[in-house]
Amino acid sequence: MIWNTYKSWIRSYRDLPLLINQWANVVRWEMRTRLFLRTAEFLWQEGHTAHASSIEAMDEARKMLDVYSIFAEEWMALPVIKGVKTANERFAGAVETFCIEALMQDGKAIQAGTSHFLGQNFAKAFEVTFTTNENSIEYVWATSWGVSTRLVGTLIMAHSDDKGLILPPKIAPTQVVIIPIYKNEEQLTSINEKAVAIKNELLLRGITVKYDNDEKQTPGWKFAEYELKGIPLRIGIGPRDLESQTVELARRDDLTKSTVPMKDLAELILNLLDEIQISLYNRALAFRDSNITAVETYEEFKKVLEEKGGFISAHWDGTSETENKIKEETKATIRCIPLDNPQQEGRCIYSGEKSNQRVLFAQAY
RNA sequence: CGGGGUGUAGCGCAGUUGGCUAGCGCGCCACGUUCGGGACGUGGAGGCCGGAGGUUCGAGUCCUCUCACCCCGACCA
Repeated sequence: MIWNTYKSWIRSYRDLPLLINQWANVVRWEMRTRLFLRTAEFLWQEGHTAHASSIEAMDEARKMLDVYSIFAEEWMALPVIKGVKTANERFAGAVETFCIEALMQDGKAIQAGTSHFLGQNFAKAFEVTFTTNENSIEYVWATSWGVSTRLVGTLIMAHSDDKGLILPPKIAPTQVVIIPIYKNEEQLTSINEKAVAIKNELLLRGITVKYDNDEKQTPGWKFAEYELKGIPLRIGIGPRDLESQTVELARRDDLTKSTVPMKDLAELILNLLDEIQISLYNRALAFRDSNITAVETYEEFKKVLEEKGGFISAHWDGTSETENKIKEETKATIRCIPLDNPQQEGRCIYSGEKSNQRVLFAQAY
């Protein structure tokens, strides 16, 4: 579809570069599905570009990788490793496949997004050519890139705990929930007044707030319920708070509680939401970094894989044969060759052949 | 498609070598007491035991067939 469109749209270098983005519901045959991570039907975004030069296309592929990684890190609070796929893991038809790889709390890796530099492969397959400014005819250079609802599963698996979901404040649909604690109608009435005032104050500051004064559930029930739903911050207001002009603040990320004055509450919460966002990222980063293990031998490799999991940084001889053997024997694949990978002499853990850099292995979703 | 497992109340499950009114937890309804971490008490409602056939005086339980779902493996983002 996309390439047929390109074929009819692209005539000259003046038509380039060209970008088409679409959101599409995709249905695939899957032998076995996994909620969010591999569903038979899913929503994804796919972007396709065509360029007049190789370098411009490559820049685009790299730019989109950055767009995805920035979204993952700054919005989802999910640290990712930007890298290049090996020939085995490369998208069919791509010259180079870039990816962002994340680590889940169970020690398995997941590809959170990809971006491909397609060279002229697709242009040749679909006969998409253009006239250059020097009046010659050339094939276009292309990229494609996408993310999907898989990111939702990734988000869940990266942050959540046994009490339920944990959402980073920046993407939480509701950032703050206010819960009244009362014994009778009079108390509720006066708490309502205060709570609504606080709610409005927060709304004015751009914070999304829900005030839950539903009388059908107890406070304790609500506490648990909103923790399950991952709302970053909870405000509790009871008779004691009315007395002292305070509220109780409870953080979802670390489950700590504190009593703070009502005065300047919005300012405090604004800061706290930022802090939670950063804290979630740092927690995930610390976990990820402590689960990148460098190994020197295949025995070590297998031991770490079995006992610890996570990413394993190891020398590899660069051949598909070795990669396939390791995959067959351990289920681990090369997730990527990090973009900022330091060059380093070594010996392939499997074949013993010379290697000039380490790559990241892991079992993956 | 191979291997394993499960179908009993809205949900999660128990149910002995076949035995008489099929139980338990959660949830639900009513009332009262509660309400700062998923409240407690008392009372109550709710069941073609996945489906069909068979054995038997008697089947949730045994046999045959059938349907559905789940898990593991070859797949894959």
